Amino acid sequence: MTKPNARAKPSHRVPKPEAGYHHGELQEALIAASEAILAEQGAEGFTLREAARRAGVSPAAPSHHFGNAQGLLTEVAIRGYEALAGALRDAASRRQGAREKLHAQGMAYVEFALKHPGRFQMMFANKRLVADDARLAQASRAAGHEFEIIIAELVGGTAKEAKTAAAAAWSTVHGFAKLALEGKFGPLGSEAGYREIMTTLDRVLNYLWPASSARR
Amino acid sequence: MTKPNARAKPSHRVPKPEAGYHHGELQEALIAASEAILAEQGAEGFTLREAARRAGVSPAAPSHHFGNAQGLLTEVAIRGYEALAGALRDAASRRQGAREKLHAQGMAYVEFALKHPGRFQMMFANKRLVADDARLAQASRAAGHEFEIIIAELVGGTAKEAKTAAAAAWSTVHGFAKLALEGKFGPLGSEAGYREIMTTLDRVLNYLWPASSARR
DNA sequence: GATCGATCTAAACAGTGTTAAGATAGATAA
DNA sequence: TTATCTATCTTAACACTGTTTAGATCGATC
Repeated sequence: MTKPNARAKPSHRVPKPEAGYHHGELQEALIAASEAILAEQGAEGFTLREAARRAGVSPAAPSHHFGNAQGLLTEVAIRGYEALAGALRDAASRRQGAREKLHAQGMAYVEFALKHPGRFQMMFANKRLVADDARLAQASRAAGHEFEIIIAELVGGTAKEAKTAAAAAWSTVHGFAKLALEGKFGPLGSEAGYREIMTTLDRVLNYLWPASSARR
Repeated sequence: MTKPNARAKPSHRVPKPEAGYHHGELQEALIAASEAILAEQGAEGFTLREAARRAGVSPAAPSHHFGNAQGLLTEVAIRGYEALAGALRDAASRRQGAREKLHAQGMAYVEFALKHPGRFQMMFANKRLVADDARLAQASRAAGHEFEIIIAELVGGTAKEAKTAAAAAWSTVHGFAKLALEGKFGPLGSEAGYREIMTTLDRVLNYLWPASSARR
């Protein structure tokens, strides 16, 4: 306010009510803004400046809290992995029997990816994150662990076999999700398209992990 | 050369021998430059200006041939799909029996991804490509078709079952490749890491597509 | 040999992430 | 209270990016 010539634009310096100026809520505001951008524009649409804009601060402000854009996105990715782990745990808890639990987890994994494509893509965009961040690695492992718990129950064999089966399960649902997001299994926009893709996934999971009595 | 004050930097305006000035080889030079960048820096490291720089032209030159960066990358992706399809065909042709062929294709798919990570990631980065390009869609379908040929031979069932099995196979190897590239199956840098990952893949494929006599 | 169309350059524009230096405000201590 | 300190945020700049417009240049065609 020391400058005499006030700019015409009233956009800048608008301490949003919820953001609070100088009150330590900026981290949360930036994370929320980033998640909103990812939800609206996808992973490629994220920019640090836009996140700062939405939080009502200057482009340089985020650096004091997250170092750089990778730091902020790493925090977003960590929360994404936590949400994914929760969804997987939730899906398994609603079913009885290891095979049913695994099937439900697979569906939940792809459902998460399709409903939060921006966050999901960012979670696996290592080059945009602080790849060696300990908390990120931990969150990722925790999500993978949700698979391993059920797999161990299902396979019951050696540790090596369980590791192989877990890699197989994760690969399948991750690959399906990625290919679906790139439109390789049909259009995504409509609700009908979404349901058709989930039906295809259901068949894929039944094909690869048939009921114990079934054969192929 | 009309300007009197020549810049100190001799970098600009160097019509590379192979690029040829005004001789119609610029498309190829730009594609080659782009592939080199992808090989060196990965998909996130690509910039249109750097590709133009390597081809010895101004930043605006590519637009006359490819419209924009997406156009150039689309051309690169098409060639990538063609190379991938060739690798899959090649792998299958060296084996006898549908299961062996499918296994070899899976290995070849991941091998392609790990040896050309930049190209591979770009091939599946729809938002950086002209997503509705007919030739791109065709090239992608042709690569997927290599899987379907073997799957049809292996499954032998209805068309729907073959479609399901093909989606399953593609998802598995694609997911494995993506997760491996993000370091989820261990470090990638060394030759030892590469071999360990391929061994894991071998086990995964044997687990999901066991020899017809085996059970699990 | 002049015209013409394809090809490329120069220059500018609106963006981007990041950094350095300085202003500001809340907390702490006298 | 007043003064100092520290965290927080802004301003301004820098080197980039992709894209566009207008103009220069070259090879081929009439």
